[in-house]
Amino acid sequence: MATIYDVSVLAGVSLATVSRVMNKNTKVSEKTEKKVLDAMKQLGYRPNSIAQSLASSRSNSVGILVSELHGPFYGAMMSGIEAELRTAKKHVIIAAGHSDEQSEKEGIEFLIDRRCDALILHVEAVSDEYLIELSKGSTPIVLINRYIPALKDNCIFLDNQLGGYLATKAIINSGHKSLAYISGPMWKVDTQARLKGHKQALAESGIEFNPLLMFEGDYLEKGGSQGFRTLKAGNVEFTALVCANDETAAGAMDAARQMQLNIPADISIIGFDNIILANYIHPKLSTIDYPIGEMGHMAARWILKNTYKDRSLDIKNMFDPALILRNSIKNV
Amino acid sequence: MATIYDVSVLAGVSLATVSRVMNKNTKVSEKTEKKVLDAMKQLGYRPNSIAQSLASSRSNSVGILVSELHGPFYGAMMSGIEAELRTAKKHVIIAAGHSDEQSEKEGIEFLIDRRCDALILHVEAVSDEYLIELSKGSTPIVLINRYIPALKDNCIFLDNQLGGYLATKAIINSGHKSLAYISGPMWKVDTQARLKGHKQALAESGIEFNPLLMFEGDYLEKGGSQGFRTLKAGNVEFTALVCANDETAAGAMDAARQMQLNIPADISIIGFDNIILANYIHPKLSTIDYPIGEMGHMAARWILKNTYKDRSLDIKNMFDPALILRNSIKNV
DNA sequence: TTGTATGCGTTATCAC
DNA sequence: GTGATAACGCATACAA
Repeated sequence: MATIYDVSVLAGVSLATVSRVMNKNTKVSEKTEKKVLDAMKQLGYRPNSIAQSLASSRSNSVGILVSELHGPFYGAMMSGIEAELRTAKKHVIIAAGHSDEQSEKEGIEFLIDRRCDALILHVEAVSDEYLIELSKGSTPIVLINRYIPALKDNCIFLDNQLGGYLATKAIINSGHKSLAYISGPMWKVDTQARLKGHKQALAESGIEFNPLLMFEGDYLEKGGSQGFRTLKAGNVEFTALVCANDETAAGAMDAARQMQLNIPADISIIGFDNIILANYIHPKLSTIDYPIGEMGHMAARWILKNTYKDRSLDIKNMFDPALILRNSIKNV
Repeated sequence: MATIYDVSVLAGVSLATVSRVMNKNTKVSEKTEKKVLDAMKQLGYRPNSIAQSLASSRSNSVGILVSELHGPFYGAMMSGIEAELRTAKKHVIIAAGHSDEQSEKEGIEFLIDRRCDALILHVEAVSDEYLIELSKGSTPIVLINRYIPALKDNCIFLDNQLGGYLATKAIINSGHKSLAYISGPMWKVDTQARLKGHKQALAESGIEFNPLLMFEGDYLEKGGSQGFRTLKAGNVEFTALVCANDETAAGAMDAARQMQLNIPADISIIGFDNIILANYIHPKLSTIDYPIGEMGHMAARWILKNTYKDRSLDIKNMFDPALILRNSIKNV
């Protein structure tokens, strides 16, 4: 492979000059620039990004840590990040954290060792304190789907409470008065926020929150079906069910169907996240849109601005959820 | 950040010795090894992987090019690759090709410029010739979901024809005699192979292939629904529908439902790929399992063996599809 | 505007 | 076993 040296010889200039035409930061006369460019073309020269990194102490790579590489949610997020970064000639190194504290920490260390210029983290298991400590290091971090007051400028997050509010409000607006709720794991912050929004909407409409109509799920299909059966087995009637995410709703719908219940005739359901699945299942699931793709773009933009000094970019930290009405809610 | 030099000073040894204890390739006395290790710990030393790469001309990174970062299919594949590589301390650089020739080529160049030690490609738009030419370069490549005779050792692929055969055979075994077929885009190789398997199963059972019962879709939901309506509008009756992938099947199911048709009572359907979706929709979709996650593992193992010289690994190039029976086929 | 010289943090090839 | 020292391919401060 041709090096900058080969190019300089062929063009009859110095190493430094070649470097200059590549980086366009110092003035080079048109004539010599052309000579260099020609030599490059002739040799099929391609810069060695590794050497560039070592010399400039910039790896031009940003590390991404997600819980899982599969799953509809992370895919959309990574897609947004990659698209944004790729046009800026930066690249993406990806690791999975598996929602496990040890694994998340290892992933972060792994990325830092790789000398990423910045990190985009979608972590759930590590503590706020750990992240605050981490942010004091030399590698900038931006947090997706997490809000830590002390790090608020580094957070790109959704107003989960508003989302929970909107979902429940949509059900109430359709005339329902007795609503059940299946949450995610209560240790997760977004679970709590969504539930809070649910209660807020309830309170606003003068409906009392009934603990017997609430079930703690796992954000997975299983929690949804299990929750639905448990709630049904209780002696409290309900005509609608608010689920903390779409997978939970899918599980609940499955369980309802097994009990010969029709959706939405017998029971109305709403989800949260608006993953592709929501549009595929039958009936199509009403839900709350979580603009995770856009948020991925924004996280990348944050880095372009703060780490790569592209001052022209504007950053938005908090995103708003939006109600998506489809066919899983019945007006009563 | 502490460097190897700092460590050597603190440990009272030379640079070279420190490098030796890191790489474990030359004998170092236990005593000095301990001194070095202690110094490392004390300084919190972390090797600079960029410098290592430059000096060793090994980036310890493998590039992955997929069509899209989102989508159930690629997620499972990347997940398999990352898991395998991570344990070997290699990392993954990801780019998206968007099934577009120009974009795929750019992505490949991008990854090569990044000095990846090897590439895992899931490409659809570039030609066989391009890939054959590429394989002559200094960066090894392995192809997923593609079979090119001249490059057969570098291919990790599914026996798509067998899959098509199994799907159709399952339908026939349930007693159906008039089957319709919605394919993917005919320019794709796997589309052709799956269709070939379909025809093979038909022939084997003495059922004539009827071009009027075939529709060329797009591997997406839209092609499925559109295809179903078109087929229904024709004057040829059919009791079962074989779809070239699950998304197509989902689209067809949706269209069927809109025509008040019950599945599987009125029409039996089978898909292909076994993406998560297949298990979520109602009725649960019978399909052909595509072990893409395992294939990702295998692609990574190919690289571990051939590029990183881990001779202990065994490579399997062709994977077999498997029939997954759920609730979308009726026995007649 | 262009050239020279040094450094980036390792690995690897020599010697000792 | 261990220590100098030359690459690796480029960026950049300093001169010219």
